[in-house]
Amino acid sequence: MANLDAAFSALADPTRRAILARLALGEATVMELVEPFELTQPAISRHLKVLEGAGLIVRRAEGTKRPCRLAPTAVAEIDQWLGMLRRALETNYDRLDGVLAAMKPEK
Amino acid sequence: MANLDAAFSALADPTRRAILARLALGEATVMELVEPFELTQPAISRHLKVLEGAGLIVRRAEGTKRPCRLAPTAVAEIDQWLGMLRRALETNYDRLDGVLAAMKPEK
DNA sequence: CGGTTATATAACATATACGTTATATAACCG
DNA sequence: CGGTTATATAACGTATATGTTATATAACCG
Repeated sequence: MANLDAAFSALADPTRRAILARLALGEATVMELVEPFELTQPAISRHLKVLEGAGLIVRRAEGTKRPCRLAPTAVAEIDQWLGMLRRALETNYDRLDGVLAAMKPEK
Repeated sequence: MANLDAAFSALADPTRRAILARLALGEATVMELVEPFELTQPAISRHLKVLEGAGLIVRRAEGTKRPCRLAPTAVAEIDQWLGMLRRALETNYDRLDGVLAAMKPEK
């Protein structure tokens, strides 16, 4: 799962998560994404490249503009991997419940 | 959500994801976690420190040993944040469906 | 107590990440 | 065509991550 590296790594940066949150509201161009941040345009462009590389966003060409929007695949992959942890946590929790239930009568 | 930085950052490393996958099977000591990897014990100890700092694992003391197990909180936080993306993707997908549905009759 | 085992920390090298400014590319518009 | 706008890339500095080896701490065991 080499792609999980890129996806989680992309999500580790707060600016990139903010960009994704903005894109959750709908498509946006690079300059529209630059505006709310106190960062330069090249910085945002590189963040977008990282997000695109991680499969978290897709882009199209529209004249000079390159609008970005959310891509579904990476989120699905992440969910799938986290599912493993979720299931394990549920299992362990059940086990703990079992232990507690077994202890109760003795007290 | 400063903690998401740490959580996603921790998950970005394949060794740490492998450690979590191992812990999904149940508690393990540091040396038990060192064994399957081609890494030194200090390297694993530091990965564990990162995972603990991110709230992904918890540890107890048992004599000389310090067994690790999965912690639930960080996964829940991650799920919550990803939920925002999931909902947005569903919404955008619906919107696309709507567009396609509106186009079909015209063809 | 003294040696062994389990784990953590320090010190260090190297690679990667993230920001900046300067510049390139490429479409648009008068 | 020439200027403006939108975006990408290059070059660079600095911080952080990841690994290593060497060493510290601390519990256990004979």
